[in-house]
Amino acid sequence: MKVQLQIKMNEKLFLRDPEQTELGKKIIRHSIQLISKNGFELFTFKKLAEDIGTTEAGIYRYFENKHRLLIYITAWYWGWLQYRVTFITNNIKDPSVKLKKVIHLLATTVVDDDQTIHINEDLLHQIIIAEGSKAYLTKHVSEDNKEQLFKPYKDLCAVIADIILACNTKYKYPRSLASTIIEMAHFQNFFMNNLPSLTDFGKTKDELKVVSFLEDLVFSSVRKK
Amino acid sequence: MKVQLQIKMNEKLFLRDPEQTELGKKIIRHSIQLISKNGFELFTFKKLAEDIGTTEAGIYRYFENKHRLLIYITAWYWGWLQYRVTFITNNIKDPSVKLKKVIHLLATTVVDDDQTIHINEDLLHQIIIAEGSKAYLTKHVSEDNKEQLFKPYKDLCAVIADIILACNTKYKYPRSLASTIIEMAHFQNFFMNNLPSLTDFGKTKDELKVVSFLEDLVFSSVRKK
DNA sequence: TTTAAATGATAGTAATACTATCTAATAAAA
DNA sequence: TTTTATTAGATAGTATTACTATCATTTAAA
Repeated sequence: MKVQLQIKMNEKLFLRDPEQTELGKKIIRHSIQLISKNGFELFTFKKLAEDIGTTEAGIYRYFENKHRLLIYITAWYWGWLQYRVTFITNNIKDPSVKLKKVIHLLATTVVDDDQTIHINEDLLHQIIIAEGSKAYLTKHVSEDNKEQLFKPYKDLCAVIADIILACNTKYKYPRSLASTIIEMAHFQNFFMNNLPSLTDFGKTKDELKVVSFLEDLVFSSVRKK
Repeated sequence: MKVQLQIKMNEKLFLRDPEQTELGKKIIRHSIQLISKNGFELFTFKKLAEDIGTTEAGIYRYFENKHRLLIYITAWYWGWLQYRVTFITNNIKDPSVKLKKVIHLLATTVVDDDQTIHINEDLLHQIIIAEGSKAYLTKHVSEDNKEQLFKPYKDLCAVIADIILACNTKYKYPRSLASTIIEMAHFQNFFMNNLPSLTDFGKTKDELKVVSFLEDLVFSSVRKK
């Protein structure tokens, strides 16, 4: 028996829920493929419609515009990651072991999750690395934020901040450190592969070195007496 | 007597050097104003031309497209910052004092520099915070990088990495820590002002708290025995 | 004073980012 | 089983964007 995982999404992210119909699921699946292939700038609803075999107007019934669709898939990713964090830290007592597992989860390649058939988490991970911050780096970030569009990201950040606090109740910047871990897990990966001289892992391109860097960074500050 | 500062730019960034003509300087000045006002997505050469009182075709004589223009102004910013880093750390012996000054410089509001009359560094700083990473978060980052378009960023990172190494020759991740400082100086500022729950400074919105966070983060790992 | 460089003015095109409308298919309700 | 609502397909159309091309005019250098 296979369990299907469904992530409850904020209804303001879409016009019609893509999880509820075949076309909706195709939109998500093909968006992920197209964005990871050509990048977000070259991605259009026209190309997506052609790729799926439907029409542009059909896509617009589900999403207001391509930026909302990007927010949707990033939000989905953060929601899924929070589920994975909860899962892999379950039954672990030691908060620093938890934190290590979280860093590893964030900074290494995602294994495709069989519980979500229409979403390729590995491609999605690549999208988050290269396009994720474009979801909030806009002039309308505050209005989007009021609509709770970034809640999954903020929730994940809060979960990680709690683990940090459990490691050291006196640590003063748990949230900022959490967002730093999340962002740097992705940026250092991007730099390593594309602008290697901004990192110390350009030669080997080994994800585990990003993990080591982050562990060193995080535990030096959290464990400092 | 006032000294004029000029930053030598990579010639591949433009079609015609904007520093050499009046129109060119207007393009830079008005781009900075328009991008900081409406954001990069809503910025077009048409609007820029109207703002300046010239034609769209006129802008295209200087820059291939708006993305190249963004790379140009970000590159200018990194070049200028490197000059400022060199300036403020001059004659200082203690590398950790140097590093503290660098963190402060990166994470606090820029004071407009009289030596560059046609560039408003404060607006430019705001642009770097919200749009800076879009310069390299593209599918053509590697080709752009081959043309050395990101050299000023990489040079600045190298300068900071050297200061870090001077603090502790055994520290293993000087470049990654340098790029983390640069990115987080900007991202934590953006989060503080727009997505405050991702930080610990949402209430006060005080830039100096970003400085404290970064100092704590950096010196815990660099000074660790 | 000739000549070259830079700018202005205008036109045009393909693609993007939508909106609107009408019809066909399909699935749930009566 | 027919009615009715929902979803999708097909087509058309518009304003804006992202350019390219051309030609005349102004400005500056030789």
